[in-house]
Amino acid sequence: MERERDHYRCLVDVALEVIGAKWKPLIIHHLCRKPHRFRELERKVPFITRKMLIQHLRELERHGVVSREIRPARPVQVEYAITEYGQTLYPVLQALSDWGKLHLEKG
Amino acid sequence: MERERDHYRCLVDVALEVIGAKWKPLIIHHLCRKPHRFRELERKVPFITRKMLIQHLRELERHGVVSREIRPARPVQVEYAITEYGQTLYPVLQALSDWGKLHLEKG
DNA sequence: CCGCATCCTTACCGATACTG
DNA sequence: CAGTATCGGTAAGGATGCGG
Repeated sequence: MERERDHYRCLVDVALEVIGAKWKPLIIHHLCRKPHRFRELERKVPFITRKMLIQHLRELERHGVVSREIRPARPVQVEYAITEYGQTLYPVLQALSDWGKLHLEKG
Repeated sequence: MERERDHYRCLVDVALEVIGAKWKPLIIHHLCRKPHRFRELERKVPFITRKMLIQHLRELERHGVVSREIRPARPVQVEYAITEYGQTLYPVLQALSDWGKLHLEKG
């Protein structure tokens, strides 16, 4: 039980390493609703640069949260989707979102 | 309902602005257990610098999550405590911690 | 359509020294 | 004990241009 306590920071930080970047919550949110092609995502995440979108997608992929599928076509098509594992993040994002709302309403 | 969606990113980010700094989860965790004097906290958060501890405490105070009470004594004593409002953060941190654990165990 | 490479700015954080 | 002030490093993120 005290072991648990010692790791408290690590565990929260482990989660934040996965979702705690500027655009990751939004990306995950959209992918949770349905798979997206790159361009499609780019349009749904306003103001994100191409560089950051790619970078965040790569990291999410590396963490097992997002999958990337290349479809043979001309020009090339790439589809990103949330993985089954990635869906376990949804309640976490929901908790954060709910609290954010509470915080805003409180002023 | 679509309004809700539009604000999704903002709301998660609002929460992350409050807890998403290097040492804040640990600080909040300790304060949730009991009020601490400055020195006491400093000892319980290993490796944190005085500057960062103060800075984070000030921000948490500004967000209404932590209270600061100066007690007349020589030398001066200052006690930090979680506010009632701040306690609403606990489930959020718990969700993050749980997922962090899941993520580590998955490897 | 999808992605990589560079360069640059900025925010975050650490180190250190000093104060009532 | 509980701060403040300053300086500097590092890493995240943005701008822009090129390429398959």
